Amino acid sequence: MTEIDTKSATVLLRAFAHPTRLAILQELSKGPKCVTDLEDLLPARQANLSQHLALLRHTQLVDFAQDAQTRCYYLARPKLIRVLLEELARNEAPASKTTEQIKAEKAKLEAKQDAIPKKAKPSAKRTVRARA
Amino acid sequence: MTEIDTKSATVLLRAFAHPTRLAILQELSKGPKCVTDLEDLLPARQANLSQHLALLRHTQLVDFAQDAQTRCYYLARPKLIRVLLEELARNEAPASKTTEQIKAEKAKLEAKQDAIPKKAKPSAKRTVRARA
DNA sequence: GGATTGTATTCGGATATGCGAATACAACAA
DNA sequence: TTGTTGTATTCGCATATCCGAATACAATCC
Repeated sequence: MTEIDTKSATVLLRAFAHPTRLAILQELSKGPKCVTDLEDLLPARQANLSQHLALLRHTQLVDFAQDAQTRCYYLARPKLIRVLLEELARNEAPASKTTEQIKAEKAKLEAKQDAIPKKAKPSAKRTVRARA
Repeated sequence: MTEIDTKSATVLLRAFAHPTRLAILQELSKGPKCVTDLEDLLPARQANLSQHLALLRHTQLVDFAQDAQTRCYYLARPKLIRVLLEELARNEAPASKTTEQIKAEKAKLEAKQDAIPKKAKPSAKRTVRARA
């Protein structure tokens, strides 16, 4: 479980996290399209689509190839995008665990880390906490 | 490639798309933790963590089990979350295609859909487009 | 009882995002 | 040259998100 750079991962995720952009990526996952193709397929205006495409370009999720007057957009990171889309499509059902299960898991984890000492806490400075 | 509901997928993705929340999910992927555990691990204050956890609960990405005074948070959709984190960790390099490649792909796709007629466009009403 | 601990919620202001309207611009057509 | 087509960009405002400060609240301790 390699640690990821949450800051830069967030930039990518924010790009995904919009209905129109997600729909664009979904369409592009079927094949390259130009802006006017997308205009026909999605409920959004040209200027708006160009804005979203600009964002997707800046995050390097898509790129385009110029074909005379038109720009054909395509997925620049097809695997990443397809895996995410598939996982979203799968839509795993939320599962709940009992308190007992969690206690057991926690105990097991703490046992594993016995050697490592906890870093000393600076004894909880809670801001003010005075009442009127 | 099942079509996803972009609207609801976006709700999930927005929950992921924040550095602190992503870090929380990463920590929880290692095992259940309570809020104070997270306070020690992440550069964020308790109130703020609780706010993010509330959001993650509402999107059903996490849930908690009450253990006396403390709440042990855990991943409610571990597979979804781990797949996303792994894919982000992999960090696929952006690839660019030549105009020729794209033309070929497009041609192949259009050939496949020959039978299906295009829906008639209402001949491009562009807003005003007058100049001073 | 009061104090402490673990956690959640509310409020308010700063900042960011989303989108339409307008416009820019380049290639091409007539 | 003027018009048209395909696309991008800028501006401004409406809305959403973020976070700290303050506070709420329940359980436990003394």
